[in-house]
Amino acid sequence: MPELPEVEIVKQSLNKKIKGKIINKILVKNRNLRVRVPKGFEKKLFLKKIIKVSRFSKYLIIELKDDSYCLLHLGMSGTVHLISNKTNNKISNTSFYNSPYLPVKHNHIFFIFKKVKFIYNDPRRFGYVLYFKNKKELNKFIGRYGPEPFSPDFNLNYFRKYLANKEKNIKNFLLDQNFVSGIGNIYASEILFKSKINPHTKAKYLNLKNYKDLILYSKLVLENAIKDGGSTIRDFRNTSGNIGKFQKKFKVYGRENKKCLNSKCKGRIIKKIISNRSSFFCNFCQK
DNA sequence: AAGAGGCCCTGATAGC
DNA sequence: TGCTATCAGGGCCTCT
Repeated sequence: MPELPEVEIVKQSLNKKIKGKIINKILVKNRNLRVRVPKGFEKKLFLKKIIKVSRFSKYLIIELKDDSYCLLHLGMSGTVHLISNKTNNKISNTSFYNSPYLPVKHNHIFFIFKKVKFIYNDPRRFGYVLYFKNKKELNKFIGRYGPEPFSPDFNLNYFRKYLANKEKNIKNFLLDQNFVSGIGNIYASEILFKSKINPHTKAKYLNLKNYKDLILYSKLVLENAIKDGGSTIRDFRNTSGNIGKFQKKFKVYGRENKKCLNSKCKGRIIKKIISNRSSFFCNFCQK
């Protein structure tokens, strides 16, 4: 589900609700996530105060008062729900999907506070939680990944160094978290459309203008998605409504056979599987 | 080293 | 109605 903008939206809403709260109890209903939740996980978080919730790439970072950190990755299908302890698990005040109900199945982890609980739900279990005992450990983990598009390190020099001579296509690089962090399958297509670059283009054939456009539009597309509350493309257990609006502004993603939205272009959007992921692009505009 | 492909998992939907 | 196949917003691992 979530790429950087969606995780950012979750972070913002979550931060308002659980900042400063003390974790009274952790319930792990299913340890069998992408990464197995270790036995000692609950103990490590017990009675810890949450300083704030931050984010790196697609990771939520729950910062705890003793300088330890709990990371949450939502995988493809993860959602978070914040519900009052009084509401009998029926009403969800905060979730990315603005779902009025807590899902019935796949509620794997409960972070329980005095008045509310924060629940991690993930049907496919591609998501996971990690615990780091201090900032050094956290930074070591984060350091394995490439810069976010917003980072000053995501610049022309970096592109030259990383992409020159590379055979792999650019779509693949945008999805490669070691190259750039936070972009997923939707925004990769959108960024390439804005940059007028065909997703098949081998990285080594990109020119200076391509680099500049990719740097610019990676930032812009993600920023605009955040402004619109992220994107919601599939509904969640038939519940209605969502807080994401950016899907209404997709230029290519999910627009197979529809007209290219560039004003003078007569092309239609093509859907093609590239490296096992669907890609959407205009053959006329994106050369 | 770099790149291609398989695989982890459940659920929704399309087609028969 | 109920089967099967296909496809999903991610990313790691293995093999060549």
